[in-house]
Amino acid sequence: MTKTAAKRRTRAPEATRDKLLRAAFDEIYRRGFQAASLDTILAQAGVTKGALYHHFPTKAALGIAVVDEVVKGLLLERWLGVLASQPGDPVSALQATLRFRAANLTAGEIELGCPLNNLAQEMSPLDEDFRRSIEATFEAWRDGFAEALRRGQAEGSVRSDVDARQVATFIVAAAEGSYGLAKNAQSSSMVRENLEILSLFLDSLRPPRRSS
Amino acid sequence: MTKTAAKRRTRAPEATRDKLLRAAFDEIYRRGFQAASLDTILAQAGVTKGALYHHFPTKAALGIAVVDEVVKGLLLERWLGVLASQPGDPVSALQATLRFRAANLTAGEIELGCPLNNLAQEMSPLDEDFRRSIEATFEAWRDGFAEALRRGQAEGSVRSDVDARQVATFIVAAAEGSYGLAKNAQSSSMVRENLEILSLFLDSLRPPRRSS
DNA sequence: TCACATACATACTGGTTGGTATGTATTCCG
DNA sequence: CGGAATACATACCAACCAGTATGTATGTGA
Repeated sequence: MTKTAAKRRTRAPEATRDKLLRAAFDEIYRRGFQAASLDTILAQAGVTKGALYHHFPTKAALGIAVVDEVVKGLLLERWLGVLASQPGDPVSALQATLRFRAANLTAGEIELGCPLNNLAQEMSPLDEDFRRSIEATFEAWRDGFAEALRRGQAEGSVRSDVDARQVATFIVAAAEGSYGLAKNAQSSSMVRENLEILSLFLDSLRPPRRSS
Repeated sequence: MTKTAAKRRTRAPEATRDKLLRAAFDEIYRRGFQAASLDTILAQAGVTKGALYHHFPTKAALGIAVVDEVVKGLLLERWLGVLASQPGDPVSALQATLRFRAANLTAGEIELGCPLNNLAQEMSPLDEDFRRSIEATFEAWRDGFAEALRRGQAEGSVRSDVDARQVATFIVAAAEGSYGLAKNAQSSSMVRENLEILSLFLDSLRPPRRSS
């Protein structure tokens, strides 16, 4: 119109999209989805509104992409990564995961909690697409735990009278609840103590004495 | 100014305040605190903005009053009410509480989760006053559980090698996590199954065989 | 090389928000 | 009984919000 463009560098749509996703994740993690400001995201990403709406049709679509392409990978790596690389019985592997999580708490985790749980609590009653996307991530998480437990049941290291999927769900719920409580209490020791008690619960999943 | 007042009924400041608190609780429960609209609250309460800002200096003050005067009582009644009226050993009393909660799930609890946890996850990193108010409620809840467990330790019905307060915190965390997961999954059976597993964990708090 | 789609950039808009300024009816107290 | 504090009611506002209209520079295939 009146003022002509000043800056135009390279044309890298994939990089622009990534910058948007990362900036959106940061802002949403800090303020929640609804309170997240697109202008703040744009400023941090260093792109303009035109770029945003070229890559994403709505703010909700951006948020869902953050869940699918940022949060999901982050969570599954954190909670299933150690599990996969750990040999031996799954109960010990799960306990190792809990220990690793407790030993590697970041400041952000204590202050801001779990990004997936934050979005779940805020958005699941408000937006069905959001809810489904979050649910898919939770299911992948629970599936990872459940599969490990079933493997243990097959090899006899996990008692067979428990429902692997239900127990997996409980572990995820206890972990999320622990991070949530600790976030409000601003206490990293609260996470550690809770994960330790959860680890004690995992011991009860081992077969009682001798089998058959 | 131009138009003079039309309606003015009785003057009941306490009732007006209560209507505001109730309407605010509903709106905040549904949309979260930040997304809660004062105009919506006003409309549902049937009062005007002048009344609101006469009773509360800011929106945040209204929200904190909702925590202190509505949510806190609701939660403590739900989770400590049965506990207090239940005689016998505290582990059984806690299990009875879990059963009662599982048997009396409301539609709102599944769709919207726990109002305290919602506010905790949304507001604790954003507003220190909010966080402190929520934390006081959580502490009262944990205190109720911890006191019951200590009583059990004193009378020998709860093993003495566990930290009552830490276990109480874990129970609250597991319960909140369960409600949170079930809210996203929109599944009441998920709450029930999780509370049942939590009940199994409570069994492990009983002393092993015979004591001293 | 040139039309055309892609990948942005800029400026603007209508709607909503929490909060305020101001006016007035009611109640209470001296 | 009268003034002052209380308890509202109404109108208004600046800030911010997601989204859009429009323009333009860049890459690409024919």
